[in-house]
Amino acid sequence: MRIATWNVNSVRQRLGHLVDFLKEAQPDALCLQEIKCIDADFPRAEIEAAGWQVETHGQKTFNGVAIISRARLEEVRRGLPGDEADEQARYLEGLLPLGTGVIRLASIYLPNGNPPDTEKYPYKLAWMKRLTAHARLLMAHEEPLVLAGDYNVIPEPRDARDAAAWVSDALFLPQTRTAFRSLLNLGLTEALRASSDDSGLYTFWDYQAGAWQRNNGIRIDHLLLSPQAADKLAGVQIVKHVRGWEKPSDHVPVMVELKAA
DNA sequence: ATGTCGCATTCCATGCGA
Repeated sequence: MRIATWNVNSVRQRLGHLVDFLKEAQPDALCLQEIKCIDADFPRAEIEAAGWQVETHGQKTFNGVAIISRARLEEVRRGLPGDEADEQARYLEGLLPLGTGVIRLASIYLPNGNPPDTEKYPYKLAWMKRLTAHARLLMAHEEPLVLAGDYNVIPEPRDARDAAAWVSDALFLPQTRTAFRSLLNLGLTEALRASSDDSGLYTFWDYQAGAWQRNNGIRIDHLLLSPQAADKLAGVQIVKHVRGWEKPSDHVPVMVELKAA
């Protein structure tokens, strides 16, 4: 089974690329972030025509997440628990069939948090705390679980081409990295780091300042696996060439292969 | 070299978020 995540930076602007990626990569499930539209405006018919099903948790203008899957998603949860007043659409979860069992999958768009001296940064940290609390409950099920998305976290210096440029940024501040480790310390495995210790592996290149041409990237899109999912991990890839397409998202897809058995 | 996008409204120019 192939599971991918991709921040598309507007699903309506990226529909052509999205269909091309689905046909090329043939994922069983694809978590999307920053769809930037309400549910009714999601280009559902085009995705269904290509042979996939769609669940959305959208919002006007900003944020918005979705899960595209071959099989119908069950037990769908929209929104991250822990704050009824939070209206930002950043979390969508559901259950997928996997061989004779199931796999629980979440599409996550973690808050950016910049600038750090505003209310945006405490919101990010609080959101990470809520995510960790919810992940702890999910881990107790002792089932295959994949938490996939744009975490807006650069875990380590090797995950940035120029780490020094990020030291005061919400994506790389010590509190951010500590909160991300707390999540991992529940017993989650970061899929890419289970497969490679290499530096120079990025998932995002800014539109500005020729970042792509200079390979000035960062790695902020992650797939976190429960032990039962990590047992099945057969491969992981960053689908980098997508960043070279015309009018691309600033993020590229990341995809894992899980053994069915 | 903060050099780009996408969205929405104040609507063909500007502010916001990233």
